[in-house]
Amino acid sequence: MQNFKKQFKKGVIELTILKLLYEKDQYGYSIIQQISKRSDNHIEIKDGTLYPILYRLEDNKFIENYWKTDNNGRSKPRKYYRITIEGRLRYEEMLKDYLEINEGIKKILKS
Amino acid sequence: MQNFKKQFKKGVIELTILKLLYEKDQYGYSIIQQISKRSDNHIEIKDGTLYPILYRLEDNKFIENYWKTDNNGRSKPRKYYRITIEGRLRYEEMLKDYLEINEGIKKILKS
DNA sequence: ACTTTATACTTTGTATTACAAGGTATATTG
DNA sequence: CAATATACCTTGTAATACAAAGTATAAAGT
Repeated sequence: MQNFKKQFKKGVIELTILKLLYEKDQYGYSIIQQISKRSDNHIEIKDGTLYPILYRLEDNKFIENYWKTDNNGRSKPRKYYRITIEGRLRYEEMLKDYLEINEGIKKILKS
Repeated sequence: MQNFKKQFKKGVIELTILKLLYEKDQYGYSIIQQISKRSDNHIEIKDGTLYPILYRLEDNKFIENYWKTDNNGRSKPRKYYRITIEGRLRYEEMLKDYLEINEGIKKILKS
């Protein structure tokens, strides 16, 4: 029981991560900030949560990484992620499922 | 990874169960059918999933049960569940969280 | 009358996964 | 120069939908 939000977030996090990478390549920490910002702080992901998900997505060939040094003074490279073709298909699939289930929930919730 | 739908359903199932019991007292099997029917079969719950959730909700004092024999010929009584005051409050709370997070996801998903 | 399917409830074991909590190291801000 | 934010990583834990098994009655089909 405990935390409903925590449970509810399961599953949808992957969807949002793939969506952000669908838009453009990004490094992990940036994804956390983007999700937080774009959801008006309604969805917050901890870094200890995000990185394992990224590794999982990578194992499944949905994303792949490369190190890149930005040309803005920062010397340390950041680990960027890029979505693959399989990842795009996976995203479309998940989006379809999400919309379907959400439609179902909506119908139940409205008296 | 495996099944996205399965993961996504976590959390929202409790919400839908409380919603149905908010409307009227019901026995377990009826809840399964209601959820399936009202969501146009987009959300299907297995009985092995529902009953443990009902027991959990009961442990948390959100619902309570009573055996009742319907007066329609069926001799065997069915185990009905009734939502408590605490359950109603819990439902309102969960609904608020659900709507908030859903709003956040929507914002992320629309380019 | 008999067989099959649906109803109704229960329990045990398993896989999944967000998070807490710890770590390391660099960059930025006051 | 101290404090905070950024950026990445790892281990252990709690929570939970489901599969798969069971029991028993009711309804539907032939």
